[in-house]
Order: sequence, then C-alpha cells, then structure tokens
Amino acid sequence: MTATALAGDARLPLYQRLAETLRYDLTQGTRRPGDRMPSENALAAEYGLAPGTVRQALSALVDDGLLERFHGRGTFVRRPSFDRSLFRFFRFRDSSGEWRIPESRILKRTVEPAPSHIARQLGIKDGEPAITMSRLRILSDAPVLAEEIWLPKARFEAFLDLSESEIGPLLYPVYDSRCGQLVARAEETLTAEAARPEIARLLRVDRNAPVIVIDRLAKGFDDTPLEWRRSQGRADQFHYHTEIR
Amino acid sequence: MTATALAGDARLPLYQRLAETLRYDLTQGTRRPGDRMPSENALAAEYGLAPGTVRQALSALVDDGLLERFHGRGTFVRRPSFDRSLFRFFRFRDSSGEWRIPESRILKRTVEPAPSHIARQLGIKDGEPAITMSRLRILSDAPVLAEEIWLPKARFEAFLDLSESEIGPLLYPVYDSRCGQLVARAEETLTAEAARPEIARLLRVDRNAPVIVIDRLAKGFDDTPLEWRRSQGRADQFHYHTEIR
DNA sequence: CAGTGGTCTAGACCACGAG
DNA sequence: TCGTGGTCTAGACCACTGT
Repeated sequence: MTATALAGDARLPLYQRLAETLRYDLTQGTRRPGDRMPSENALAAEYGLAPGTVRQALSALVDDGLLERFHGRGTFVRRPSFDRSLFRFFRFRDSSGEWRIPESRILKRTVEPAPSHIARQLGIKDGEPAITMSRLRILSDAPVLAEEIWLPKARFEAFLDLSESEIGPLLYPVYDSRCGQLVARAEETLTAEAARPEIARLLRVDRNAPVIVIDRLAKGFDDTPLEWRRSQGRADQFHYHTEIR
Repeated sequence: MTATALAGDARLPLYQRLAETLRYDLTQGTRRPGDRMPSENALAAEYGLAPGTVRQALSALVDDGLLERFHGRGTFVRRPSFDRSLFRFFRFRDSSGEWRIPESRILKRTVEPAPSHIARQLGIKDGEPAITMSRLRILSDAPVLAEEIWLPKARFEAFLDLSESEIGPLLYPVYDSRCGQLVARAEETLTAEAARPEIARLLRVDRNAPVIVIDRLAKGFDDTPLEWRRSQGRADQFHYHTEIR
C-alpha cells in the first residue's frame, strides 16, 4: 500500500528484508527483552505488506530464537535463557532429586592483565586489564563445579565495587543491573581432561580423574564478547544426550 | 473441494493431519529415501486442500528432517545422514588435514546372549542371542576409536555369513543391503571416563587417561532398535562446540 | 520450454487470552 | 467482547531445474 521503508537489498524477498529490519531493532537496544511487538496487522499496515508476509518474517525470527509468540496475547521479544546450556547434562540435583542452582563461593576476585588467549576471546588487547574470578559451585555441601571467569575491566568497573554478598550464584542479572551489560547468547565448547591438582582438590576427586571442561564465551546483543569462563566438573556426573538423523 | 480422506483427529488442523498421513507413509516403507514426493499442486488436488495448506504440511516434515525440498526439482524423502553425530567433534583428520573415514579392523565377531543392559536397549529379552563385534578404527596408522557393537541376532542373521572383506568401515549400508535393516535415526549419549586397561592399550594412551565415551542406539523408520554401540576415543582429540541463547 | 518450489496478496474464519 | 495469533483459501507471479 504505502512505500515500504525496508532496509536491505531490494532483490531480497520482502519477508527477509522485514526480518532483517526487525532484527536490527532487537540487536540495537530499540526493542528490549520482554517488550511486546506490534501486532501482525499493525506491522503489515506500517510497512505496506500483506499480513501473510509479515507473519513469515516473524516466523523467521521466532525460529531464530529472537521472538516468542503467544496465541491470543501477542509476539514478544524473547528473554535469553540458557536452558540449552551443556550444564544441563550434569546430574546436579539436590539430595531430594530436584534441580537447584548451586551456591557459589568466591575464592578470588582480582584485576589482572589479560593473558593473550583470554584477550583474544574477549576482543581486547593482549595485557589489557581484566577482572578475573575463581568460584566454587556447591550443592548440598558437595562441590560440583570449579569456575574461572574473565571480564573486560572497561565494561565491568562497577563489578569491582560490589561486596561479595551482593553477588549471588547467578552473575548475568548482576552484569545487567549493575554494569548495564546484557548477555544475549553464548558459545560453549566441551572437552574432557585429567584433573589438575588444584581442580582435583577443589572437586574432591583423585588427581588425574577425568573432568568435563566447558568453556563459555558470552556475548551481548550486538555481539560484543562480555565474559569468558571455564567450568570444570566431575565426568562421572555428566551425560550428554542427543538425537541425530 | 473433494472429500478429504485424511487420517487423524478431525479437530486437528488440516495441515497437521496431512503431515501425519504423509509421515505414516514414510515410517512404513510406502515411500523410501530418495523418492520424489508428488508436487505440492498434485497433493493439493489429491486431498482437496489449498496449495498453501499442503505447503505448510510439507514444511513441518522438512523441519522434522523427513523431507528435503529443492527449488525447481521437487520435494524428496530425505536419506538419513549422520552429519550431526557427536563424532564430528573428534579431530580425526588425515595427516593432510582432510576428513577421512577411519579404516576398520574387526577384532572379534561372535554370538552371545545379550547382557541385560544391552537387551533392554535393543528391545529383546534378557539373554536372547545377539551378534557382538569389537572394532578398532584407524586413521593413518593411528588408532582413533575403539568400538563395541551389539545387534539383535534375529534381524541380522545374514550378517554372520559375511566375510570380513565384505564388511567395510561403514556398517549401515551393509545392514541395509545384506540384512534389509534401514537405519533412520539414532540417539547418542556422551560422557567421559578414565581409560580401562584394554581401551588404553587399544588407543595407545596411558592407563586412566581420560577418554570420551559415546553410546549410540540406532533405530529403524518404525522406531525398532537395530544396533547399540559404544565408541571410545581420546579426550584430547575431542572438542564439542555449540551455541546457546 | 514445462514443471517445480518460493514469494506474495487479500482476504475469511477460528481459537485463545484478557478485561 | 475485543484484539491477538492460528488456520485456510484461491489465486498471481517469480526463480530455478531439467529437457
């Protein structure tokens, strides 16, 4: 109907161009997690497209995990949740069998020049100051994970002012509320190795016992690397399951 | 237009009922991998539906991995491929860096009563006869995987008659051509443990070195369990990578 | 070229959620 | 009851593939 003010290559399908336009709003802060999107009809009118075309664009973003649809309520910007993290394959339950978030004991929190392999991951210069932290995650008095965490100091200055009691077991809400850094997604890498002496002591396993090592790089909506962490847990507590075809 | 002869609950959407009808054809042998499906228009005419509705049904099956669409050519029954297997995260390349299928050396091939944990997986009775096989997978003279395989004897009688030279590194084509058993999908479970003495010897690693253990249960189109296997490889060769949000 | 799937339209009607 | 997304129709036209 009206002239469509859609970004992107005019040779691409309209639904793709609309999807890209909306995706841009999501990766910039224009629309935030939890926001409701305009209705399909409203978007159709705004961009001069048929409702079906708008629907196709929204479906693409839903498939991509950026939006969430609720029949009768609307379409919403999805809050990232890390339900798909590899950690869900650790058999870390309560003694009663319930899933619980392990408590956290901070063993160390300092500022250090970033070693080169960390700096590369965080997209900062070799040796630039970084906040590093060691934590032990504990469930029913049993140590379950040993974590080493690195943050670029420039973005997380405020994190240093927090007292330990202000830092709960979940860090991402703290990054958001205290440092204005919102984690949108992450990449995880899994391997296994023989427990080094310090890790063995922390996890209370034999030296050289097999441990699962999960490295995670967390990123913001604009793809900026925000946090790198390495977590290690007992291999005998870990069973990853998947279906293939 | 015409009376639709669609299976399923009449309260469900038409596209779902069509999808279920077609899925049934696929899980039974009516349509086999590689077959071309009737065109969208042909299906629409056959079932008295609008083309868009048929398209929606096919899309569901494509998303499900049962069909494959090719623009201008048609829609085809997908051949299962195990590209998504966890084994792709082993750094098993040739010395030149190319991906190659490891050779296979069969160490043992016998018939034994199925131990209960295997029988449970294969859906046969505890102690029922099963074919079991040990293989060592080798790449450029280096052992990379140790495998233990179990098959229900009733379905795989013909497998016993084969000479070792007739069994290549890839078993599933042999199961199909020689035993009429077509693998459609599989479930894999991954964990890590310390190498037991025999595995350490086969893989030429230290005793108690960490090894990745992948258990796979392969199933037919009708969901019958066909093969159980446990594969073990060096943990230092394994790096699983995934993205989450 | 004919036949396939891919995009897009402009509606209708239904099912669900919230006020 | 109203507004939302979900299903469905009956086309038109485009883009790709094979002959």
